Amino acid sequence: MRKGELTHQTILETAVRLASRVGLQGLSIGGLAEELGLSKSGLFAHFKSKTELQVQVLEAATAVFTERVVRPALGKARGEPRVRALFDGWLTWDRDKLLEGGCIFVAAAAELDDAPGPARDTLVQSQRDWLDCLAQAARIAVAEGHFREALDVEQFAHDQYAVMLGFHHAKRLMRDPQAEARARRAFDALVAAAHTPTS
Amino acid sequence: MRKGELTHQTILETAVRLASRVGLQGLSIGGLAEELGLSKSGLFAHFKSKTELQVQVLEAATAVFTERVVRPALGKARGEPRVRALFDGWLTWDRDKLLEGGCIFVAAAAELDDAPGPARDTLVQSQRDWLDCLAQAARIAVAEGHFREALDVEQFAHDQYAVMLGFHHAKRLMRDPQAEARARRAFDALVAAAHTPTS
DNA sequence: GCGGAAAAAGCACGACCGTCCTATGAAGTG
DNA sequence: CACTTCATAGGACGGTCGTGCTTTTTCCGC
Repeated sequence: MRKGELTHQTILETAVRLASRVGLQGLSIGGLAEELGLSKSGLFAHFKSKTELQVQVLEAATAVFTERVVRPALGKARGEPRVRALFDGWLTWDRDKLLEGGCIFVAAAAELDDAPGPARDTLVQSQRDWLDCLAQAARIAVAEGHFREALDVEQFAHDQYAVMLGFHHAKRLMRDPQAEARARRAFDALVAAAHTPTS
Repeated sequence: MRKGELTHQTILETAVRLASRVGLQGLSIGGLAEELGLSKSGLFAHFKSKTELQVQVLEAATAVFTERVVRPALGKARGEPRVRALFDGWLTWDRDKLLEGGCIFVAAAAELDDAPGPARDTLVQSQRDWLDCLAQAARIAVAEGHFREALDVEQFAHDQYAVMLGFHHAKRLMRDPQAEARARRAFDALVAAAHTPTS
């Protein structure tokens, strides 16, 4: 029971990378098998269905995201530094070679937003956790006195997410070389507004 | 040459609606034909290829968007009222029955961001025009004295777009009932920041 | 090294895909 | 009304899709 789990892991790694390029729907069993040098049926045996593959791909991507973005930020000082670290980590994540096709969650969000099922449920849960994480970081920043008392931390998390979506759009679709600079400016404005009491 | 163009138009209408649900890739010739009660080959004859269909769907959607969002806003007073009208029209657009599957441009952006070709080119041009339209409205608001002199109008357009992307994400994927309220609050903050000189 | 278990391959299935070719029907023109 | 042009239907093609069988190969504990 060791060799199996190893290839299982390898499959998911490649699948995440491939899905970032072609999407969760576009990720085909046959194509994935060929990329790995496996037979279609041999690969299929690891997942009972394509839906299960999609779910596991999303879970694997979430795990990588947590490892690469969330965990490093938790090492930073509580409050605004950590909020900024989360944002910086996010920008880095989008630059990762693992995701040549752009953030897999953004792609999946567009594909699954009207497709009820286990894959959608998994994605929504993952996104909810991430938004909660962002809100919690902002909440701590309020407690530390970095952000104003009355700040709506859920709104802050929502706005922060919107900035990232704008960044992704500008960079990946529009190929705007200023995408990152624009995103940083937008985020700085958000943080500045969180400082001043009731702007 | 009359009957043909009529059905051509009918096909595109249905195609836009269908594509908003299943995406541009998911839009299949056979499925579209069945929805319309046409034969697959009869429908295919109107477009030389699937790519051409996708391009025309995007063009048709752009035309509708211009008609429903841009044109009404041009009837509003120059400056901030028009900027706000564009935003309001945008929110309304997303509520339109024509787009039960969510804004077709958002879906297409995720699908095409790594798929070079005529469809991508058409989408990028459409988005560029729209961003230019938003920036121009902001520029007028500066000229009218509503927004501060030094405002970076391209950044403003970019940020406005980001707010809409955040709205779409919150509403369609997360099913957040507060999505619209959040979007309005974010946009108001953007406008407020455009008022004050160098925040 | 052997034998049982796990992993991968081979193969076939029905369904749907985009595309093309050909025939038939209807629309428009003289 | 005849004739041409155009719009649609029918059918077939090579492919790929997800998914099940059965067989073969590989791994691992004794």
